[in-house]
This record gives sequence, structure tokens and C-alpha cells, in this order.
Amino acid sequence: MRKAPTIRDVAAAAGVSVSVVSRVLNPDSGPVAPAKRQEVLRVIDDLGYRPRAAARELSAGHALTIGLVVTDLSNPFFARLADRIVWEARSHGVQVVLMTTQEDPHLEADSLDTLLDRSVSGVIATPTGGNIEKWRRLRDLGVNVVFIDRAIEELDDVDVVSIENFDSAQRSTGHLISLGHTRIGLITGPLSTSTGSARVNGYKAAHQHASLPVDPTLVRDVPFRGDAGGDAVGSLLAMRQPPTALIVANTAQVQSSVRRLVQTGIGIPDELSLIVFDDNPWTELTTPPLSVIRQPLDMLAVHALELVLGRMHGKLPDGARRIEVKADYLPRNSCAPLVLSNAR
Amino acid sequence: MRKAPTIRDVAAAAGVSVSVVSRVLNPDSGPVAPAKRQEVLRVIDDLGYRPRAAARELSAGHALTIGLVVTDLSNPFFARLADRIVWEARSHGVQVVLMTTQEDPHLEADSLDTLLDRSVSGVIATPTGGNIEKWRRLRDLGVNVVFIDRAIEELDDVDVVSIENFDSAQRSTGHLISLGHTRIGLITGPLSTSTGSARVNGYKAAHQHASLPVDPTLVRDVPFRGDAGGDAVGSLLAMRQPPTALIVANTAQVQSSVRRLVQTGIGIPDELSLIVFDDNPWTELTTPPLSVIRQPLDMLAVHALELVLGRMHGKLPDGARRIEVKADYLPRNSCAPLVLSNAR
DNA sequence: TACAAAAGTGGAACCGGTTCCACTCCGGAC
DNA sequence: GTCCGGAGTGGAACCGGTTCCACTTTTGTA
Repeated sequence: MRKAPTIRDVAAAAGVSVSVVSRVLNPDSGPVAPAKRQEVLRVIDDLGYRPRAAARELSAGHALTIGLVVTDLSNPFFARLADRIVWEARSHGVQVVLMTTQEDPHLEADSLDTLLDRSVSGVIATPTGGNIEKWRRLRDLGVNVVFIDRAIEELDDVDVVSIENFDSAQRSTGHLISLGHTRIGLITGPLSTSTGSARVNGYKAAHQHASLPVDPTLVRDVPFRGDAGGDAVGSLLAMRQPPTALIVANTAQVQSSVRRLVQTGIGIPDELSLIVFDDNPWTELTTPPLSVIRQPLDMLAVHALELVLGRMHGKLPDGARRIEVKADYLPRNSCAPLVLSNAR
Repeated sequence: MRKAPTIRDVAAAAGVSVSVVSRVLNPDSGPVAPAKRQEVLRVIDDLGYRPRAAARELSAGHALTIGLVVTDLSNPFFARLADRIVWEARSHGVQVVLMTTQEDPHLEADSLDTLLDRSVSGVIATPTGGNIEKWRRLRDLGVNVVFIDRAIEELDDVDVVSIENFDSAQRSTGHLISLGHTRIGLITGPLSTSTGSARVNGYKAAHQHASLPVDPTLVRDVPFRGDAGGDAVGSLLAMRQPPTALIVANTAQVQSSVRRLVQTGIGIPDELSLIVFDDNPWTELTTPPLSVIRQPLDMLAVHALELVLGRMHGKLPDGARRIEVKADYLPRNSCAPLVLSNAR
């Protein structure tokens, strides 16, 4: 276990001062004679020298690192999001420290403290909705915060990247209405979250546009964690006048909802048309393949990174940006026109 | 954007020296009078002081951070593994820096360099198989390395945590044989990887045990990346004497394999019995639900963390540990006894 | 009462980079 | 020939912690 060389070792071996080595390491930080530059580079290569990140961070006051704070990686949506973000960050020479919150504000608060200790220069997060003050403080301390997928109303000066939630819900609801459905179930996220409320609003707007009444008992807002989606499916199907179509707009609850549908053995799309907000590969492996709203994860990731890095380098104008990317409807075989026989 | 307080600010406000504050921060590093300890704690709380990780790392020479190096997070196996590891690490106060390799040794090499720069005290990785020298150097520099899921033959002095690959393959093959199948297809990972070869060996052992010949044309080793699983399925089904049962032992290729099976419309389990190495929730949403080998991710994660942290604190004896955890067979409805009519 | 051991404290060096600044050269303009 | 500006260089302070060590004060024991 030998010790790694430091900048002073390099300086000594190259017969120059540490200042020169540092300037070679950071071009544009000062002039170096071409001959010495060559010599220093040779020695660096020779010794296998690599600058310690901790030392650099200490003197710079901030790290070339961003924090990624998501609910949990066992949710494929976040996993794939994380994958894109890590990938995108790497191509910009930025490392990613990963933290999960399990939708628990306390764990989130902990994570933020830790990220602050690490002097990360940015944070990309799907906020739980709590810790308003903490987020504010983080930003006041110079950390560039970008919310992804969800927003927090009270923090309207934080950048947000999300999909067009209102539009997507409106379009998918409209599609089902155009197929003749009038009783459309909706399973969405907590109404306290921006995604949850935007999707409900889109759902309502589609009804209004078609001059259809909204039956509030068909709308179920359930938490992101747990199996509440399955339960909601059960209770919707048990209604006296059950829906003839269902939109699962809570991505985290899609699996549990579909599992319940499979268990009850209800015929899709004959007895129930289904649209889910989740374009995981497995959605085409079910019988029938599911019609889905595709959430363009790479776009979310790219924009989030652009915002964080842009602010890091001060290349962005002041004022919060809200970026909404379009989510496509990908029709497969889980939606069918309503036929009278199943209009119970 | 105000500046965060430093240890000297705390010392000044509490009327003590920085040494005392530091000793309060790190119990066991020296005595502090109870009264002063209280006062220092009060000031810390008052000022909202938090020690900078970079400074601590610089003087300690290593960071309370581990690197997690996996192929890619869009693979649910790695995603869930990462989830468990992050979770487990957090409970020990350790942060996780995430890097992906896409199975590319060059990207892997890059990642290792970066982690070295960051002075991580441990690395948990699913190695690509390359970079032998780099791994060795990492370990020589005092970084605790643990391979998870896969091993590298040449690095027999590195800790490894994996499932019982040989056993799992032997048992699932044996199960199919006991159902009467004699032509069993196997799709596995590259034979150059420990998982790939162990699973083929288990498959062969089961045949030998039943005095069945092994038809090498039924065994397909395909890369972890890409859609080779689907192609292998296609070519297996196109054989003059196609298999009556199939084991997909390459977790990364399960989705593409199942997709192909669904596309060809082959009857499962009537025409083909199927066992896959992947216990993702979606495997029970297909028709029929798939019989799977469950890979106990939390066990893998727990053991890996235990090894890394154990070595970090020097609590472990010298010598590499190889931990194999048992993977259960979870029967569902994709396996059936061979009936003569479909023994083509 | 004397003296050794232990408790408590603060000064200063150190970890390994970056950066400011003073200083020496040099070429070109006048 | 003098003067000026810029290229090139190295010394030293600094970032914010930890730790060693010397020193003072207490405590315990003979």
C-alpha cells in the first residue's frame, strides 16, 4: 500500500515550483513555458500522478459533484432516470452522489444536510414536498437545485423539469372519451404534489371539453409508496357502477394496479380499457400489451443536467425556468371502443 | 448567498480553541470538560455549523464514501441492487458515488480513476472483466474492493459476493429434466464471466447426473448488452429439433428473450417450458406468470457492504472472502411436464 | 506535603491542492 | 538608451478540518 504522489512530488521531479504544476493542471490559470509544460506532463505521466479531489474541493469551496435525490431506485422510472443522469453527468466530468428518500421528508432532510457537507454544486431531486425551508437554505448557500418530475408550489424560484402532466392526462382522457367511455377511472398521485394535481386537472378538463360530468368517486389519489394502487383498483371495480376505462397516472402504482387487474381476471380491453403512465419495457409483455404514456426520460435528464451545469457556470439568466417536455401516447392493445353490452 | 460557518467561527463564539471543538466533534479523540462540551454543542447548534467533508477527507486521506460501479441502472437487477446498497450504506453513514460502465472496460477504467481521485475507501462493482491491473493497483492503494454478482478469475484475492450460480443452474435444469424434458435450451452470459461459466457448468452437471447427453447447440452464451437474447431465442426455435424447455440464465437478456417468445406466439408452457433468472415483479404479470430463480438482492447488498465496511475498519481477517448466497426457485406457471405430442 | 499520573487546553503543523503577488526577464516602442 | 508591458516563475497564504505535542491544572497515592 504505497503512497500516491502529490503535486509537490511532481514539482520536485520536474524541477519546477508547485505553482507551475498547478498551472499545467489548470490551463487558462496562468502562463507556462512550452518546454516546462512538456516536462511537467512527462513527469505526471511517469509518476502516475492524479490530483486529489478533496484538496481541490477544499480550496475551491465546492465540489464537481452533484447530488441526485430520488425516492427509490427499485422504481424503474427513477432507476432509468438515474441512469440517464449519471450518464449525462459523466460526459460533463461531474460525479453523482446518490441518495434515496423513500418519500420520507426526514430522510430527505438528512440527505440534504449530507449533500451540503459534501459541498455539492448542484442537486437534482424529486422532492417529497416537505422541507421547504431546507431547500431554500440550500439554494441560498449557492447550491443549484433542479426539481425533476415534480415541483413544489411554494418554491416557485426553483428550476423544474417535468413532463406535460396536464396535457398528457387531458389527451389520454380525451382519447378514452372519444372511444365512447363516459365512466373513466383515474388513479393518480397525491394531490399535494404537482404531478398529482396537474393530472387530475387534465382529466377534468377533458371531461369539461366533452361536456361530461366528472364523478369524483372515480378519481383516486394514492401515495407513491406501498400498494395503494392495487387497492384502488379493487375498490373501483367493486363500485355499483364501475368504470369502463381506467387511467393509471401514478407511475409508482402501475405495477401494483396491473397485478390486481390480472388477479381479478377482468378482460382487457373488452371489459376495461387501460392506459398507464409508464413506458417500461414489460408493458408490452403483458396480455394484451398495454397502451402507455411514454415519459421521455432522456429529455428530462438532459434538461435537468443542462440547468444544473448551466447555473454552475453562471451561463444562465436569473429567474427560475420551468421546462415541460412532451409525453407521447403510445397506443397498443389495451384500449377499445365502448360497446353497449359492457356499459353496466 | 451567505458563507457557512467554519470550525474557527465556532471556536471563537464558544471561547475555546479549535482543538476543543474538534474533540467535541470526534468523541474519543481526546478529553473535553463537560461544561465546555455543552457550550460548544450549543454554539454549533446555534450557528448551524456542519463540518465540511472535503476538509475532513483531506486530512484523513480518505473519504467516507464508496464507489458503486455497475453496468447500467436501466437494468432492473442493478437498479434494485443499487437501491439496496445505497440504503444499506446510508445506515452506516457512508455515501455512494455511482458510476456506470455499459460493460465497456474503457469506461470502467475511467470510473476507477475518478474514484481513486475521490479517495473513496471502498468500491463495490460488477466488473466488466477487463482492467485487471487497474483493479490490482486500486487495492494496493488501500481501496477495499468487493465484486458483486461476478468474479474475475485472475483476481482471486478480491472479495466476491454472488449467488450460487452453479447450484441454481443445476437445480433448474434438474427440475426441467424431472419433468421429462431432454432438449433444454440455455441462454447464459459470456463464458468469460464467472456467472456465465458457472451456470453452464451447473446445466451440464444436471445432464450428467441424469445420464443425459449435452447438446452444445442448445447452449447460447450471449453478451449482457444489446438484444442478443431475443436473437438466441429465435435461432433456438428455428432449429430442426427445437428445445422443449428453455432457461434464460442471463438476467440482462430476460426481457428481450421473453419479448421474442411473445412475438412468435409460442405456447407457454404447452409448447415450451420456461425458467428465467430474474425475479422482477413484472414476471408475474405475463401470461402465464413466469417461473423464476429469485436472486436475493438484499442479501447480496448486505454482504457486500459488510465486507467493504469491515475491511475499512480493519475488523476482517486477511485473505479474500467468497460469499455465495442461495437463490430460490420460485415456481409459477411457465413449466409443464413434457407430453409426447410436443416432443418433435 | 510532595510528587506522579491523568485530565484538560491551545498553538501550530499538516493534509494537497489553488491563487495572489512580487519579482525577473524579455522584446518592442519611443 | 530608457521605459513599459507582458510572459514566466516561485514563495507563501489559504481552504477547513485533524492531530501531535507542550503546557497547565487537577486528582490520587505514598
